[in-house]
Amino acid sequence: MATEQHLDDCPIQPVVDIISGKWTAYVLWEIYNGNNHYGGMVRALPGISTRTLSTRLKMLEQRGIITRTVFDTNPPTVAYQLTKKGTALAPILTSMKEWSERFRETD
Amino acid sequence: MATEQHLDDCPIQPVVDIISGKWTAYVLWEIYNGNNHYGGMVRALPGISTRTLSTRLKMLEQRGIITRTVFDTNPPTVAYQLTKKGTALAPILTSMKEWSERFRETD
DNA sequence: CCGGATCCCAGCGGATACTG
DNA sequence: CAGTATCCGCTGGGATCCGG
Repeated sequence: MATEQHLDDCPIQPVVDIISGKWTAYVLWEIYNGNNHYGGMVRALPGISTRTLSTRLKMLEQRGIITRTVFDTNPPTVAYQLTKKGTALAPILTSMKEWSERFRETD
Repeated sequence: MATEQHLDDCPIQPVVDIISGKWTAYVLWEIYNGNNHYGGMVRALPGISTRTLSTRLKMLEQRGIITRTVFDTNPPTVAYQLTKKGTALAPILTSMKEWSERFRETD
Protein backbone atom coordinates (compact mmCIF):
# COMPACT_ATOMS: atom_id res chain seq x y z
CA MET A 1 0.00 0.00 0.00
CA ALA A 2 1.04 3.58 -0.55
CA THR A 3 3.23 2.69 -3.46
CA GLU A 4 5.32 5.87 -3.53
CA GLN A 5 6.67 4.51 -6.79
CA HIS A 6 6.84 6.26 -10.11
CA LEU A 7 4.04 4.18 -11.47
CA ASP A 8 1.62 7.05 -11.66
CA ASP A 9 1.44 6.39 -15.34
CA CYS A 10 0.29 2.82 -14.76
CA PRO A 11 -3.45 2.86 -15.38
CA ILE A 12 -4.34 0.55 -12.53
CA GLN A 13 -2.18 2.17 -9.89
CA PRO A 14 -4.92 3.91 -7.87
CA VAL A 15 -6.96 0.80 -7.30
CA VAL A 16 -3.98 -1.42 -6.69
CA ASP A 17 -2.85 1.02 -4.05
CA ILE A 18 -6.13 0.47 -2.27
CA ILE A 19 -6.93 -3.20 -2.52
CA SER A 20 -3.48 -4.76 -2.57
CA GLY A 21 -3.02 -4.68 1.18
CA LYS A 22 -3.64 -7.83 3.11
CA TRP A 23 -7.29 -8.18 4.17
CA THR A 24 -8.44 -5.03 2.37
CA ALA A 25 -10.30 -6.83 -0.36
CA TYR A 26 -12.04 -9.02 2.18
CA VAL A 27 -13.11 -6.02 4.21
CA LEU A 28 -14.52 -4.37 1.11
CA TRP A 29 -16.28 -7.57 0.21
CA GLU A 30 -17.97 -7.68 3.58
CA ILE A 31 -19.16 -4.10 3.41
CA TYR A 32 -20.27 -4.59 -0.16
CA ASN A 33 -22.38 -7.49 1.03
CA GLY A 34 -24.08 -5.52 3.74
CA ASN A 35 -21.92 -6.46 6.68
CA ASN A 36 -21.64 -2.91 7.93
CA HIS A 37 -20.50 -3.39 11.49
CA TYR A 38 -17.17 -3.79 13.11
CA GLY A 39 -18.08 -6.81 15.18
CA GLY A 40 -19.75 -8.50 12.26
CA MET A 41 -16.62 -8.13 10.20
CA VAL A 42 -14.44 -9.53 12.93
CA ARG A 43 -16.72 -12.56 13.04
CA ALA A 44 -16.90 -12.89 9.29
CA LEU A 45 -13.14 -12.69 8.83
CA PRO A 46 -11.58 -15.30 11.10
CA GLY A 47 -7.95 -14.46 11.61
CA ILE A 48 -8.10 -10.70 11.20
CA SER A 49 -6.89 -8.67 14.15
CA THR A 50 -8.79 -5.68 15.45
CA ARG A 51 -5.77 -3.56 14.73
CA THR A 52 -5.69 -4.53 11.10
CA LEU A 53 -9.42 -4.04 10.71
CA SER A 54 -9.26 -0.60 12.30
CA THR A 55 -6.35 0.36 10.11
CA ARG A 56 -8.10 -0.77 6.96
CA LEU A 57 -11.37 0.93 7.81
CA LYS A 58 -9.59 4.17 8.54
CA MET A 59 -7.62 3.99 5.31
CA LEU A 60 -10.74 3.29 3.29
CA GLU A 61 -12.56 6.15 4.94
CA GLN A 62 -9.65 8.50 4.34
CA ARG A 63 -9.60 7.62 0.67
CA GLY A 64 -13.28 8.22 0.29
CA ILE A 65 -14.25 4.61 -0.29
CA ILE A 66 -16.43 4.25 2.78
CA THR A 67 -18.15 6.44 5.32
CA ARG A 68 -18.26 5.95 9.04
CA THR A 69 -21.46 6.92 10.77
CA VAL A 70 -21.99 6.92 14.51
CA PHE A 71 -25.48 6.59 15.89
CA ASP A 72 -25.80 7.75 19.45
CA THR A 73 -28.05 4.98 20.50
CA ASN A 74 -27.28 3.18 23.71
CA PRO A 75 -24.89 1.54 23.36
CA PRO A 76 -23.68 3.59 20.39
CA THR A 77 -23.44 1.76 17.11
CA VAL A 78 -21.29 2.47 14.10
CA ALA A 79 -22.10 1.76 10.49
CA TYR A 80 -19.69 1.58 7.59
CA GLN A 81 -21.05 2.17 4.15
CA LEU A 82 -19.69 2.47 0.67
CA THR A 83 -19.55 5.90 -0.90
CA LYS A 84 -20.26 6.32 -4.59
CA LYS A 85 -16.58 5.92 -5.17
CA GLY A 86 -16.68 2.73 -3.15
CA THR A 87 -19.78 1.41 -4.83
CA ALA A 88 -18.02 1.87 -8.13
CA LEU A 89 -15.64 -0.86 -7.06
CA ALA A 90 -18.46 -3.37 -7.43
CA PRO A 91 -17.50 -4.56 -10.92
CA ILE A 92 -14.08 -5.42 -9.64
CA LEU A 93 -15.44 -7.36 -6.70
CA THR A 94 -18.02 -9.23 -8.70
CA SER A 95 -15.57 -10.18 -11.43
CA MET A 96 -13.23 -11.36 -8.72
CA LYS A 97 -15.99 -13.51 -7.35
CA GLU A 98 -16.86 -14.92 -10.74
CA TRP A 99 -13.29 -15.85 -11.50
CA SER A 100 -12.86 -17.43 -8.11
CA GLU A 101 -15.94 -19.55 -8.46
CA ARG A 102 -14.96 -20.62 -11.90
CA PHE A 103 -11.47 -21.73 -10.96
CA ARG A 104 -11.80 -22.89 -7.43
CA GLU A 105 -10.16 -26.26 -7.01
CA THR A 106 -8.76 -27.86 -10.12
CA ASP A 107 -8.67 -25.83 -13.26
CA MET B 1 -0.29 -14.34 -0.47
CA ALA B 2 -0.87 -17.93 0.51
CA THR B 3 -3.53 -17.01 2.98
CA GLU B 4 -3.55 -20.26 4.94
CA GLN B 5 -6.56 -18.79 6.66
CA HIS B 6 -9.92 -20.38 7.07
CA LEU B 7 -11.44 -18.11 4.52
CA ASP B 8 -11.95 -20.85 2.00
CA ASP B 9 -15.60 -20.05 2.21
CA CYS B 10 -15.00 -16.45 1.17
CA PRO B 11 -15.96 -16.33 -2.50
CA ILE B 12 -13.12 -14.09 -3.57
CA GLN B 13 -10.35 -15.89 -1.73
CA PRO B 14 -8.67 -17.58 -4.71
CA VAL B 15 -8.15 -14.41 -6.67
CA VAL B 16 -7.19 -12.34 -3.66
CA ASP B 17 -4.58 -14.92 -2.87
CA ILE B 18 -3.07 -14.29 -6.27
CA ILE B 19 -3.23 -10.58 -6.88
CA SER B 20 -2.87 -9.21 -3.38
CA GLY B 21 0.91 -9.53 -3.33
CA LYS B 22 2.95 -6.44 -3.99
CA TRP B 23 3.62 -5.93 -7.72
CA THR B 24 1.59 -8.93 -8.79
CA ALA B 25 -1.23 -6.94 -10.33
CA TYR B 26 1.24 -4.79 -12.22
CA VAL B 27 3.03 -7.82 -13.60
CA LEU B 28 -0.26 -9.28 -14.76
CA TRP B 29 -1.18 -5.97 -16.30
CA GLU B 30 2.03 -5.92 -18.31
CA ILE B 31 1.59 -9.44 -19.62
CA TYR B 32 -2.04 -8.76 -20.37
CA ASN B 33 -0.92 -5.82 -22.46
CA GLY B 34 1.52 -7.82 -24.48
CA ASN B 35 4.70 -7.09 -22.57
CA ASN B 36 5.81 -10.70 -22.55
CA HIS B 37 9.47 -10.46 -21.72
CA TYR B 38 11.41 -10.28 -18.52
CA GLY B 39 13.54 -7.30 -19.51
CA GLY B 40 10.56 -5.43 -20.84
CA MET B 41 8.77 -5.83 -17.58
CA VAL B 42 11.74 -4.64 -15.59
CA ARG B 43 11.79 -1.53 -17.74
CA ALA B 44 8.06 -1.02 -17.58
CA LEU B 45 7.92 -1.35 -13.82
CA PRO B 46 10.42 1.10 -12.37
CA GLY B 47 11.24 0.09 -8.83
CA ILE B 48 10.63 -3.64 -9.07
CA SER B 49 13.58 -5.83 -8.21
CA THR B 50 14.57 -8.77 -10.36
CA ARG B 51 14.10 -10.97 -7.36
CA THR B 52 10.51 -9.89 -6.89
CA LEU B 53 9.74 -10.20 -10.59
CA SER B 54 11.18 -13.70 -10.71
CA THR B 55 9.22 -14.71 -7.67
CA ARG B 56 5.99 -13.36 -9.07
CA LEU B 57 6.43 -14.97 -12.46
CA LYS B 58 7.20 -18.31 -10.90
CA MET B 59 4.19 -18.08 -8.62
CA LEU B 60 1.90 -17.17 -11.49
CA GLU B 61 3.23 -20.03 -13.57
CA GLN B 62 2.80 -22.45 -10.73
CA ARG B 63 -0.81 -21.44 -10.28
CA GLY B 64 -1.55 -21.88 -13.94
CA ILE B 65 -2.06 -18.21 -14.72
CA ILE B 66 0.80 -17.87 -17.17
CA THR B 67 3.08 -20.09 -19.21
CA ARG B 68 6.81 -19.73 -19.66
CA THR B 69 8.17 -20.62 -23.06
CA VAL B 70 11.84 -20.73 -23.96
CA PHE B 71 12.88 -20.28 -27.58
CA ASP B 72 16.33 -21.59 -28.33
CA THR B 73 17.28 -18.71 -30.54
CA ASN B 74 20.62 -17.05 -30.06
CA PRO B 75 20.56 -15.56 -27.54
CA PRO B 76 17.66 -17.55 -26.12
CA THR B 77 14.50 -15.61 -25.43
CA VAL B 78 11.69 -16.34 -23.03
CA ALA B 79 8.05 -15.45 -23.46
CA TYR B 80 5.41 -15.26 -20.77
CA GLN B 81 1.83 -15.65 -21.82
CA LEU B 82 -1.52 -15.87 -20.15
CA THR B 83 -3.21 -19.24 -20.01
CA LYS B 84 -6.97 -19.47 -20.38
CA LYS B 85 -7.18 -19.22 -16.64
CA GLY B 86 -5.03 -16.12 -16.80
CA THR B 87 -6.92 -14.58 -19.67
CA ALA B 88 -10.07 -14.99 -17.64
CA LEU B 89 -8.67 -12.40 -15.26
CA ALA B 90 -9.18 -9.76 -17.93
CA PRO B 91 -12.51 -8.48 -16.60
CA ILE B 92 -10.87 -7.83 -13.27
CA LEU B 93 -7.99 -5.95 -14.83
CA THR B 94 -10.14 -3.88 -17.13
CA SER B 95 -12.57 -2.93 -14.39
CA MET B 96 -9.61 -1.98 -12.27
CA LYS B 97 -8.40 0.25 -15.06
CA GLU B 98 -11.79 1.83 -15.55
CA TRP B 99 -12.18 2.62 -11.90
CA SER B 100 -8.69 4.05 -11.71
CA GLU B 101 -9.23 6.33 -14.66
CA ARG B 102 -12.51 7.50 -13.30
CA PHE B 103 -11.18 8.41 -9.88
CA ARG B 104 -7.65 9.44 -10.52
CA GLU B 105 -6.91 12.72 -8.77
CA THR B 106 -9.74 14.41 -7.00
CA ASP B 107 -12.95 12.50 -6.61
C1' DC C 1 -20.01 -3.01 21.47
C1' DC C 2 -16.36 -0.23 19.02
C1' DG C 3 -12.39 0.56 18.75
C1' DG C 4 -7.23 3.06 20.28
C1' DA C 5 -2.37 2.35 21.91
C1' DT C 6 1.72 -0.34 22.47
C1' DC C 7 4.89 -3.90 21.85
C1' DC C 8 7.07 -7.00 18.99
C1' DC C 9 8.47 -10.00 15.40
C1' DA C 10 8.28 -12.93 11.00
C1' DG C 11 8.85 -12.52 6.46
C1' DC C 12 8.33 -9.72 2.29
C1' DG C 13 10.93 -7.74 -0.72
C1' DG C 14 14.91 -4.21 -1.88
C1' DA C 15 20.02 -3.87 -3.06
C1' DT C 16 23.71 -5.82 -4.94
C1' DA C 17 26.53 -9.10 -7.12
C1' DC C 18 27.05 -13.00 -9.84
C1' DT C 19 25.93 -16.90 -13.70
C1' DG C 20 24.62 -19.17 -18.27
C1' DC D 1 19.21 -11.19 -22.25
C1' DA D 2 17.12 -13.88 -18.27
C1' DG D 3 17.49 -14.90 -14.40
C1' DT D 4 19.81 -16.85 -9.28
C1' DA D 5 22.03 -16.06 -4.66
C1' DT D 6 22.79 -13.84 -0.40
C1' DC D 7 22.12 -10.65 2.92
C1' DC D 8 19.29 -7.84 5.73
C1' DG D 9 16.27 -3.64 6.60
C1' DC D 10 11.67 -2.44 7.20
C1' DT D 11 6.93 -2.60 7.78
C1' DG D 12 2.65 -5.09 7.99
C1' DG D 13 0.15 -6.96 11.10
C1' DG D 14 -0.66 -10.31 15.23
C1' DA D 15 -1.32 -10.33 20.46
C1' DT D 16 -2.68 -8.02 24.22
C1' DC D 17 -4.35 -4.58 27.19
C1' DC D 18 -6.95 -0.49 27.81
C1' DG D 19 -10.75 3.15 27.34
C1' DG D 20 -15.51 5.20 25.99
